[in-house]
Amino acid sequence: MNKAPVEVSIDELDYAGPDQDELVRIWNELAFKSLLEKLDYTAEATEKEDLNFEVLETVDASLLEDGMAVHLELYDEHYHSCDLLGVSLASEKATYVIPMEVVVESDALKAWLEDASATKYMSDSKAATAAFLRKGIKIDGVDFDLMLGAYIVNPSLKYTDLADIVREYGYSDVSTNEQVYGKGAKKKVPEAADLNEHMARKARAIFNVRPVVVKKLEENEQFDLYDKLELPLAKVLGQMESLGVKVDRGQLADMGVELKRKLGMIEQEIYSLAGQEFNINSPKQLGVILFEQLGLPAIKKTKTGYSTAADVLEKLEGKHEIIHHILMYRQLGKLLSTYIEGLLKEIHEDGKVHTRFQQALTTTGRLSSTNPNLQNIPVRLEEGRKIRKAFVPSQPGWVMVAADYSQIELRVLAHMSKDESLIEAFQSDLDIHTKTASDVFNVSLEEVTSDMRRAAKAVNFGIVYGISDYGLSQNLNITRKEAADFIERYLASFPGVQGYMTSIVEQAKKDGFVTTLMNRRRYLPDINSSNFNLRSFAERTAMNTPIQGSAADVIKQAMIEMDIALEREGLQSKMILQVHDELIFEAPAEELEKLMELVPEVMESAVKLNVPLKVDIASGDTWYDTK
DNA sequence: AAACGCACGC
DNA sequence: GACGTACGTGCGTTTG
Repeated sequence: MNKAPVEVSIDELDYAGPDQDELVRIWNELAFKSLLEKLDYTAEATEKEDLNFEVLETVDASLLEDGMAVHLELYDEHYHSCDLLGVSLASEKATYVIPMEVVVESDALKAWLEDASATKYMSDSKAATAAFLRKGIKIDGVDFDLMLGAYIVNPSLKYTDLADIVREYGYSDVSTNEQVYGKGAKKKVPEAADLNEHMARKARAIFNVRPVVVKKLEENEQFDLYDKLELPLAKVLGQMESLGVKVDRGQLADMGVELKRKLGMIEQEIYSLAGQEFNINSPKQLGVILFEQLGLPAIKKTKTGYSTAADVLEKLEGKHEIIHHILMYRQLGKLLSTYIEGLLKEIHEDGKVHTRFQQALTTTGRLSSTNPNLQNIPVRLEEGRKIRKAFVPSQPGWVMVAADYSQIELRVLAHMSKDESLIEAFQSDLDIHTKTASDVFNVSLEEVTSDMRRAAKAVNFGIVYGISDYGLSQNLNITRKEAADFIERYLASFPGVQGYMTSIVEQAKKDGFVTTLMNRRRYLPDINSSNFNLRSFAERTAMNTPIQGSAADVIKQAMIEMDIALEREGLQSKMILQVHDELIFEAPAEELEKLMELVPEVMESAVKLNVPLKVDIASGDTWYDTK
């Protein structure tokens, strides 16, 4: 639900009634009531405007026009594996439903879908593209994507359902998937008449709402971001997902056996040290053992009991031998459950994993990755890093290539803040954390100690991710006061950054939103809140989102250009993954030399900043070896 | 089924 | 001083 857009600042009115937060609360209550009424209203289903549509048993090419809404109905969100239920079409004058068995038999429809010059309006075109591909249909000519458009207009709204998207634009003549299919164990495909109407209403909704979204994008000067970045990216991502990543099942299985053996031994050791058996995976039981039976000091609490999180346990490491074993058990258990067993479950019949990149989800503009998540494969600790040995090229004689942007967020910050010292540092290609330490601690580069560099790195981390002094104090295990002092010294050393931070917050307070390099927006409804926590959070978000979001803009641009460059150079090499600041490829060995030159060139020139972009690249037989 | 605690990435 | 911790996904446990 939207936060109340209280436009008038009550502070300025010397008003004795409820304060701004109270008004927000009242407004939200009213909005919630009206939402409940709306839900009741739609639950009656009969209240929707009648929609006439035709169910086609054959597809006559003459029905297929340019600028039609096209919708592929999928049974669930796992479009690399779920059932395809049918296609619906909508134009100014007509609405059609084409049952799936007709779709797969129709050459006319296939030809039209594959015709790049036949423009189509869709929603979540990436899902449709990938799913159609499973039926041998290479859809082209996607000219509009409702979901992406709506996401660019407001990335903070979480909608997984078309009905929720169009409702945001005042259109309520389409049911949610949950209303049509049910949920959980009761989920099922309804009878044909209901399914057909649902599909028909979706195509109609896309067609009718499109102009409203386009107008909003144009008003906000975001049409290019949508049309030249997100829409072409959807096609590139769809190709990457469909191609997938080859996984060495045997390698994972072997690691699993070894992990289980180690876990069994650690488990016995823990029971022995505890003097009893218990479920180590239960924080509740573990808490009782550690803080009641063994009498260790409980440093931190959660809302339900003792905290047994790693940062707490690490502080207890000297106090009892059991702690070390629990930390080890946690680390290896994570590897086994998530990265061995979890990953094995995701391998398709082709021996590959086909992640889905969520392109309309994060508030900053980053992608996310699910089923499996390939953006959080371990790398930091060696034991975990070995998981990457299981990610291999899909063909013999091919290799893996990984290219990552060096300090892209801080380079973006240098550009946006125009901070002279930061710009100079990147132009000289200095180690940025050492340079930061040198400025903050007022010593020469040579005099920077490893502790000084570590502290500076944490501060840079804080700047990039918008953490609070409290967050920094937790990171560095220092007091909040000391952390605040660090930040103050940082900002004094980089006055350009100081000025940027001040002005971006001012701007957010004035406009109610912040923007990135490519005009991606994030609204900050709490920026003027009288609640300290809400307001502080919004202020940090104001500082952080342009940095993280602009970095996302840059790599997205690079991906589009990389796709074009591979095609232009006639290479067989494929881009297969994106992990926020890095791109991963598989390549025939013969193309390696060419690729190692091409990739950094394309990535470094994707966007022109007032500091250079720098890319590190490496190749190897597995993902693990690209280091 | 949903909420929680925890842990992995950038 | 506030009281919590950038952005995500997924696992196992507990709770309802």
